[in-house]
Amino acid sequence: MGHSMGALRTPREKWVEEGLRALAEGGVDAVRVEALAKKLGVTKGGFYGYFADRGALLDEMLDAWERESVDDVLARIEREGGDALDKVQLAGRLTFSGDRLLPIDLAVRDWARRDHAVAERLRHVDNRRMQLSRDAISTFCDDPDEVEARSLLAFCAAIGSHFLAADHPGSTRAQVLARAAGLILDRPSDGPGR
Amino acid sequence: MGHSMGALRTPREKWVEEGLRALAEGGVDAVRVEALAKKLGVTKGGFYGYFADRGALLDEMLDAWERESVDDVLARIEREGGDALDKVQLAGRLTFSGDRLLPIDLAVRDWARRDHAVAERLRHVDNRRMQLSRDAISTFCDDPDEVEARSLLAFCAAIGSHFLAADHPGSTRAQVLARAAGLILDRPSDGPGR
DNA sequence: GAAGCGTTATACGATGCCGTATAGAGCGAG
DNA sequence: CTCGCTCTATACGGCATCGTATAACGCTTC
Repeated sequence: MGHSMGALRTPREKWVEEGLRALAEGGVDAVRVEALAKKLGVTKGGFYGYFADRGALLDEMLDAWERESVDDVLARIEREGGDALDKVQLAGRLTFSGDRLLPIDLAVRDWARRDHAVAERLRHVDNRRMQLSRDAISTFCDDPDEVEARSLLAFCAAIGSHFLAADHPGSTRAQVLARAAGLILDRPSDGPGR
Repeated sequence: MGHSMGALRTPREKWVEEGLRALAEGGVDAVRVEALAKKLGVTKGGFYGYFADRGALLDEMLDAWERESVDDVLARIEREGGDALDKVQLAGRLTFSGDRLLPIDLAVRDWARRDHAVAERLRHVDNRRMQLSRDAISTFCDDPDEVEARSLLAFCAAIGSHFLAADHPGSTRAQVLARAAGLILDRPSDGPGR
């Protein structure tokens, strides 16, 4: 009956985890089997027992990324509750703060520009996230086109600010972003009357 | 007296140009000396007559990129004249439309996340561009903090939209962006009082 | 047409990486 | 203790790339 219980010294997850670290630091091209092995303190010997080839690792890395940065985040948001605005703010904090998920996300975005399959996965992920933004902004804005525009702006600010290098004389990036968030989330002058 | 007039069959600029093409298509890691030579229809023989090593080519590629995407653009804007809003719009069109400069720009941004020297150059470039945005928005907005916030939003939208994969049911990305531009550039309800 | 110069092709050693093969070491099960 | 499974180290052939060396080739000049 008991058919398992191997040693599992460097399990599958370790390779995926180290792969994601390499992806975050140096992009897809930095995900090299032998380099990961060296970081893990082993040789690549066992790698090909888990994965058919490097491509299989990349696939699993994307699986793990999607699970962790969308499924897990959405599940937690559902658990915590709150209104739509609380939810999107928590999602943003969980996804785009912290040193783990953000660099992976940015690396995946660059990766997606050159790999169609990755682009499709990113599209799926971004669509799910974008819906949170729409839900939140819909709570105070009735025009669907304006909801879409503000959602896009919010998303572009969240992502784009990490690709921008400009300085802000007299203030920090965080301060400017906070002010920008105010502009996007402020009640627009629409609706009947007013 | 004439000391020059060599054959110049594959001049320096060709290498830089092909390097930028490779950068745009595949990122820095795709800029390989032998691959460029193959694309140029020669072998790498002559490359090391122009450049000390691959790093020297990368430096010159950045020089060419900055010259073409900032110096040239700003010079042309000065020539064409117009008010601040015309200028920033023209700059945006010249830099972020067309198939040449945009992919290079995006690739440089990803490159900058991993190379400090590149990040410094990008910072310089973005600061110069950002000033155009500030000038334009200052024409209708008095609060300096709000000017900064709107400028950042505009810039984030211009860059970030190319890193986003989300769909917009019922409209195109261009339509949503146009609406977003309207929000950013619309006269804000500021000024004394209120 | 011969010389000179820049460009080119070819070959080389070194390195890094892929994927495979094979044998050894460690740990649980019996 | 021995067996068996899993992970491990090592070695291999192959490929791509780097940077170097060297000789041939073509234009330009004289």
